[in-house]
Amino acid sequence: MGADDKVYRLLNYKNLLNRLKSIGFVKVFSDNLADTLDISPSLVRKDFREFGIRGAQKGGYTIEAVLIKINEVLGIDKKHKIIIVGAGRIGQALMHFPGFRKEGIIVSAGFDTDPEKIDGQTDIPIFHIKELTDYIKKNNIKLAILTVPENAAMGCLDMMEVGGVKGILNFTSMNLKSLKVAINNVNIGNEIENLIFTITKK
Amino acid sequence: MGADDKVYRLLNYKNLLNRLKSIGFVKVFSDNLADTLDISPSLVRKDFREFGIRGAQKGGYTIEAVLIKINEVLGIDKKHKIIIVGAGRIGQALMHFPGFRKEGIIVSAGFDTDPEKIDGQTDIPIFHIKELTDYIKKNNIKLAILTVPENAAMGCLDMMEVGGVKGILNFTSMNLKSLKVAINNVNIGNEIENLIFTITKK
DNA sequence: AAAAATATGTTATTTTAGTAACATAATAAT
DNA sequence: ATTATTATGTTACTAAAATAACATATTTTT
Ligand SMILES: NC(=O)c1ccc[n+]([C@@H]2O[C@H](COP(=O)([O-])OP(=O)(O)OC[C@H]3O[C@@H](n4cnc5c(N)ncnc54)[C@H](O)[C@@H]3O)[C@@H](O)[C@H]2O)c1
Ligand SMILES: NC(=O)c1ccc[n+]([C@@H]2O[C@H](COP(=O)([O-])OP(=O)(O)OC[C@H]3O[C@@H](n4cnc5c(N)ncnc54)[C@H](O)[C@@H]3O)[C@@H](O)[C@H]2O)c1
Repeated sequence: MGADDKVYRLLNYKNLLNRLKSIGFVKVFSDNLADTLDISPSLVRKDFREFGIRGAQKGGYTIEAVLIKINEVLGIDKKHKIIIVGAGRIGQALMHFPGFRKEGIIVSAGFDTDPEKIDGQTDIPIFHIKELTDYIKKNNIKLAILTVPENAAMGCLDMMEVGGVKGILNFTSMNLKSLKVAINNVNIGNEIENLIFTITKK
Repeated sequence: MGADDKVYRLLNYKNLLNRLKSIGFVKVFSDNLADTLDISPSLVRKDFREFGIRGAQKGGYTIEAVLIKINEVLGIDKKHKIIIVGAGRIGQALMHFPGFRKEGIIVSAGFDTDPEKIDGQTDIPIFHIKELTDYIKKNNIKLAILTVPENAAMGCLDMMEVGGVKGILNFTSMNLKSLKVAINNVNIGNEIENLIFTITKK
């Protein structure tokens, strides 16, 4: 998890700083961030230094400046199009999740095999899966969410690789691997089982 | 993430072994597991030893025996009831997710404020949120999935604490903390942003 | 203006996680 | 039967991540 851990930590900083900002805070100290995130203040400072975020020797860090820098480092200062492959229950839940838009993530289309689900007229159009590769190429799509049944996962991965997708958030329990595409697995069953372990063994 | 990492690794072993078993495999070597999970064989052996899983000096590990032991260690050899607080888009997607049942996770009820959603007659009943604490106590519920809007998250957490819930899988972007309850956050926005970082910076 | 206080920036230390190495035991080959 | 092979079990080592410590710069106080 090495380098990834640091990214998640930056995202935690970002989310917390956004919250503090919305309350009206302007500056923040490494101690504040460390306390709420359960890490040491020196780690906060080390992280910030690594990304060229500098504070004042006494006055702490300016929230706005840190946020700008973190967004720049994470690459989320720009808009990013994403497609959803499999417009079933979670697929559609994600499709209309308002939380994405305010982070600059734009769901541009969905794909499915079921003719009942296909509809090019809706705000977010749902196309037939056979148009997937073409759509990716034509619209220069780099990101996808995969929410098809497990047995369809590999086939969809192939099509996305051909189209030129670079990152996939995989919700199927199929543990996909690829040399061409970065795959991030979200396994909700695992999360619950991890919780079961915690409450029974700790 | 210390001890947690090991649990996720055990879950990876479990999922992979189940898959191998379904293909007809009976035995497996630490090298096989290591290769597909991108870890070293010695780590596999170390993990297994730590949990009292023993193999044969030459013949590797018996899949069935390892699975039984892992399930025992994880506490998922028993059935676990879980409730879903917030029967909206993701709440309902999760409610009817067939993947849970085969892992022994039983969704026993949902809760919501919207009168339109409340219905005690469906296979999985949806009750009004005011019945939450009572329901948890009467049915000895220890696990919950939280899928309410962000601004309702804290209030629901309080009720669940009072009821006696011990573990919560939190889908809201509110970063909840509690001394009484183990909380596992699933932040889908973060997962996508992590992916954006990966494809732009690596 | 000088002294005290305080939070950063940075280095040193500790802790933890993961890998490599190898001796041991079991199996297979001759 | 004896030898060679092979994969485990375990210890030693390496790498990396996080913390602790402290010197430095800035601000506040007197
Ligand atoms: N629902 C959940 O809460 C949940 C939770 C965790 C994981 N998952 C996983 O997410 C995936 C989807 O789950 P769901 O509950 O939304 O299922 P679903 O059946 O509601 O949706 C799957 C959709 O994929 C479509 N589809 C089937 N084959 C396809 C193909 N080859 N190409 C494109 N589309 C295709 C179907 O028509 C359907 O609309 C599954 O792999 C499931 O294991 C679901
Ligand atoms: N939809 C997604 O794909 C998605 C993805 C990531 C995170 N989330 C998060 O999950 C949560 C739910 O998202 P959603 O898309 O399902 O929203 P939604 O609006 O569809 O569902 C929320 C449900 O909670 C109910 N509710 C409101 N106040 C309540 C209360 N006090 N007690 C009980 N129920 C209450 C509403 O009636 C509604 O049915 C949000 O916090 C959202 O940020 C959603």
